[in-house]
Amino acid sequence: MAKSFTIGRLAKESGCKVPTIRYYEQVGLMPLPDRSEGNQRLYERRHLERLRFIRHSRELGFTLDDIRDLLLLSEHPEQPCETADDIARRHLESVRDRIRRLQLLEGELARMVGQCGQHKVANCRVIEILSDHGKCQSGDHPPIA
Amino acid sequence: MAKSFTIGRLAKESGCKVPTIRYYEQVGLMPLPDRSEGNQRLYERRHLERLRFIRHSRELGFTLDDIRDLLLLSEHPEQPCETADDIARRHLESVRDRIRRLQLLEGELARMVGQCGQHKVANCRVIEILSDHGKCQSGDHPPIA
DNA sequence: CTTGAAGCTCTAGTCGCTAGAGAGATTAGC
DNA sequence: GCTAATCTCTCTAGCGACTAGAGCTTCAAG
Repeated sequence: MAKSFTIGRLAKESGCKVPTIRYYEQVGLMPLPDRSEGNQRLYERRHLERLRFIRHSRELGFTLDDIRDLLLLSEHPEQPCETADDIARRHLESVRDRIRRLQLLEGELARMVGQCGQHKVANCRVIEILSDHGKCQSGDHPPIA
Repeated sequence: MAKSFTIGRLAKESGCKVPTIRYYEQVGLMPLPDRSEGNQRLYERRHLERLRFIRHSRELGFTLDDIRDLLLLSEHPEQPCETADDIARRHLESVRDRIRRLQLLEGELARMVGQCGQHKVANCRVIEILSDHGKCQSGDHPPIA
């Protein structure tokens, strides 16, 4: 029997918090582990590897749904990997899109902040621009999400 | 008595959706409007202006809490505008921070996607890199939020 | 007068956790 | 062996900013 460890240990080794691990179990990303006599979760090496995969994917901004798919793929090494590539490519595109929209925002905010040399709200550029969309340089933004 | 209009009209003029307007009312961003005999909300010009302020601020990524403060300020034009400026400046900084972190992500994702020339999951770079943090170029990222 | 659109309230769901209550399990030191 | 501190357990509720839907009433046009 391989040596097993508690959820606290798994948390430390993986960099996830304990409640997060339980949450991943709840939503089906982590399998139900064995339990000790006292009903505590007992994990093994493979759990740690899976959890690291999840964590690294999250750091890269993948959604839990994407990660579910990627994990499934990683369990079937003989299948073609187009799907994995597609998921990554789609995600890359959405990241680029977010960057573009945030840069538009940045420009507009920088103009607002830069222009406010007044001292009363009455003629504060920040408030003024927020009040009147016409005074802002760019067209409509979609929500930043 | 100024002419008033329904929530549907307000939605159209402001670009907000009807349920969103009701939500803003619920959380105290929009004041309780008068009601018609049949209990329908009746809005006036000032509501439209306020809602446009909110919407424009949301497009610029301000939180509802920030917007609450900005609205309060805009109602007191004689006060100094440092607070408004601070809010905008803080927000600008957080936008810049998000851009920086997304750009790190972008680089890493682009490398992943670019390198996957194989056809089986078994040697797919995407899966490989996700499995093993050591294979990824950059250090730890904070969560992207 | 009828029909269909628009309005109303209320509840619940989204995403990815996080926080807290109140209980039981385990471990370290004495 | 006992006690105290630390983990761990389950369960529920909350975050932000909405969105969706059920089941009802009101309104405007023909």
